[in-house]
Amino acid sequence: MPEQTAPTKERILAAAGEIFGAKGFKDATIRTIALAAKVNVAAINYHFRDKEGLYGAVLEEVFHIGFTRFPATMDLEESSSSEQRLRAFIRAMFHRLLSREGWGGIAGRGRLIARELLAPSPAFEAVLDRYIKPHKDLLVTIISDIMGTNTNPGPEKLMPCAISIIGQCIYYAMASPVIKIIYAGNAPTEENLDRLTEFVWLFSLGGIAKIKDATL
Amino acid sequence: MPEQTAPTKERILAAAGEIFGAKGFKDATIRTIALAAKVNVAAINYHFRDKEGLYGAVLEEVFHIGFTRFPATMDLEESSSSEQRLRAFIRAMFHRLLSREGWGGIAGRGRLIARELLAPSPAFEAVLDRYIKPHKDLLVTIISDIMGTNTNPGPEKLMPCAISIIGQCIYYAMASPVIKIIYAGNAPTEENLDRLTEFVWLFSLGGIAKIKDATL
DNA sequence: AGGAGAATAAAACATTTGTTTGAAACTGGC
DNA sequence: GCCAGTTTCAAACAAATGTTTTATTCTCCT
Repeated sequence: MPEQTAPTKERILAAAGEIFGAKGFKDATIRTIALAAKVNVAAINYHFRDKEGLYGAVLEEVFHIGFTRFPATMDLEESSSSEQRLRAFIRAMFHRLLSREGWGGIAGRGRLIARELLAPSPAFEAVLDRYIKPHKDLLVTIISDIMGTNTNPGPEKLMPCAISIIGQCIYYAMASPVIKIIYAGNAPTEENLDRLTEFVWLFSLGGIAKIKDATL
Repeated sequence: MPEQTAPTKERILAAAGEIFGAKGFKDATIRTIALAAKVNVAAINYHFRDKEGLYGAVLEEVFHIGFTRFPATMDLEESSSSEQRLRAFIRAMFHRLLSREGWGGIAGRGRLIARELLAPSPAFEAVLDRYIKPHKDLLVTIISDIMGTNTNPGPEKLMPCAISIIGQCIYYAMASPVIKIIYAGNAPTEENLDRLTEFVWLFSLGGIAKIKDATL
């Protein structure tokens, strides 16, 4: 099957990603997706069995593309410090969430992830094991390195730090409709990507330092 | 209308809050809500005009109860420091999001807020002006005080700090289904409320201090 | 060229779901 | 006790939507 005008299966996948991301699983109708993909409704069931099958395929594709195109070690030298590795981690996260080439920007596929966090679908479990858990382990390692190997902090410090860092990134992307209203000046968009990275990075470094010395 | 066995209008409101929170606007059906409230389906249209009207009423009630029962100055002395005011702010936020008496806990109404941030409904605008914007202004004031009046930081430092702090709280509540899986030890629940508060508070104090001295 | 299998299209089907209708039951005042 | 207004209920309606069916077209191999 040599692709010429973009094979229908991929057209469906692309349109579905956009529409599922924008409207959620239930609000997205297969007729809307079929229309956007310029495809007959029956083609969706033919290629993906049913609506859930299509959703699962979209989810897998979204994570695969996001994590392969923007790995957490993006643009990183071999000899980088742990602080720099944290910045790269955050930057990759924002790229996946906000850039057009990543998960398709706020209005696009990026919001699929936020929706899944809020109410995981059956298809999410596989994605969790394959992509999210290893990603989280990497972040924990970075934080541990920043705190210092001699400190040897336990998970009761590392995990909340990881959650706080990821939380900031996800929240920026997820709440962007509201942030745009409240703080028009610096909305979380592709253009402000580097500024957001820099801020969350510094804020998190400060947080990590404070937690390192705290007794909890 | 002296209430004896809880008037139907309130029964509907209570059931709707629970079900809208758990399943979202589209997934929640009038029939499910009517069943849970032990009410005829037509009663919903009679009392609230239509499904959207019911949703708007729920949203207004949720925010009203949350912000009146857990004000951001909860348990605060008159002479409290700005750091302590930040802790109270965060604690109130977690109470609203996680406690049973607040927005109804994770499984309950609390998730309505996360859903609204992700995809604001028409009814959200009123709530934004009435509750969220003033709340944000308060947080910005607190952060400004923490940085020090002589510093006199501009919104380009204050607003991102506010977003990062709120983001952590919202993310903990919103992503709790996934956090529970990844980090079973310390899931964001009502029992861990104080521990979460303490952590986010310290982390944020560290972040604010770092941002204060940064040039951006 | 021909035919088997894959892909696409149009229409119909079965459910679900928000809403309306018209009648019955209830409430408070005279 | 009766009546106007309010509230509740069962049933029906109309629109939307995921899926299936059946027929047609396309593709590639021999």
